[in-house]
Amino acid sequence: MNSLAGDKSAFHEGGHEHEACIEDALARAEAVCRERGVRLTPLRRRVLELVWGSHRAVKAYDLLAALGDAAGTAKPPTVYRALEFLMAQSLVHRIDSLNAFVGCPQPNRRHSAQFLICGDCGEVSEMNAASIDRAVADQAEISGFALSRTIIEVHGTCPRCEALPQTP
Amino acid sequence: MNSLAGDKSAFHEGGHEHEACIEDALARAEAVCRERGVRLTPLRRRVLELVWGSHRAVKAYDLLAALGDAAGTAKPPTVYRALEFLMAQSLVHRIDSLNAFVGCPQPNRRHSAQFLICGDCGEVSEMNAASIDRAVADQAEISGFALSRTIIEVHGTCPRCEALPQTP
DNA sequence: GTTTGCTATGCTATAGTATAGCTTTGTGCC
DNA sequence: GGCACAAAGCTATACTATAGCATAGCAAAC
Repeated sequence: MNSLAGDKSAFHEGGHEHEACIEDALARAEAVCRERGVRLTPLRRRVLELVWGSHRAVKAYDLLAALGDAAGTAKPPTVYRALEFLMAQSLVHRIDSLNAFVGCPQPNRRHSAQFLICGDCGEVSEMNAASIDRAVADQAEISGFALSRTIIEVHGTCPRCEALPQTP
Repeated sequence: MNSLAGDKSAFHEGGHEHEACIEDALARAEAVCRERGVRLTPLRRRVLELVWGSHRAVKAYDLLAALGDAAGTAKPPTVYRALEFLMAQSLVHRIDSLNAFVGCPQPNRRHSAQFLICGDCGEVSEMNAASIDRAVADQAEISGFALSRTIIEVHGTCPRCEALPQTP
């Protein structure tokens, strides 16, 4: 359904060099995998590359179709396993409210992040706001709740789309 | 898969009178629907009652099965439409990270909430922490992002389960 | 050099989640 | 009664995800 073609709208301005962006992401991935002694196999690398094809969240079955274009059609477990590996390495994040996946721009440290999701262009922007983490941690503590994983997904309109005249 | 039988663990202490809890929720629902001029039909009421069967998040297909027990087996659209209505009235919330639904304890005002989800007992507790809302709103504003809906789901262990010896 | 063990991938099948589109029923109003 | 609309039923199908088992490739142990 969703095309995997990159588009350059929103958050990332018109001048955004997306090819370089993908290459950077792949280079960072190679580096962290080498560092951690885990294998970024050709398949995993290819999936990561497809995820980074745009700054939007990508659906598993769209990845599957894109993989199929090249090799003989892949099956669901193939892409889910690759995604599982990439998530374990914090190279991609899952956006639960979209059932979709997005590349992580800073896989160096394992982190919990917050996502801004534009409903118009679909672009997803990752934040790492300590103030939000702190507010959540404080509230959890008040409730005596020991937190392990926090999901924060903010839907709305990105500045670029907001500035546009009207969805024409 | 999940049983819909109520259990009284965590967040709500042992003495929690769950029957009364359900009745209260239904009474509040009747009230807000009357107020808003929308119809809480028998089916919708029944689904809401089932959702309130426990303080855990309930899966759509478990609701479906539970409905089937009584009437001739219901079909998916039946329960999804009821849930859609109940969500529109803020009588239930969807927990995206679980693909499941939980009753809202205060449907009076339309609100964005935060959820504490215990991985041990499954109980879901709704918070309405202004401090978290504010932290998110501040960060969104910094990014120039116009927010419309914020999803906050915190996974961890509730105080009651945390106090237990060890999952035996 | 073969055996063993491990990791990754392939493959089939199936479970689980959700919606489209059309028909029928029910309710309130004229 | 007849109309208009909302709700529920029904069939089919789309979309998302995992279980379970088979195979391939590589590396260390023998």
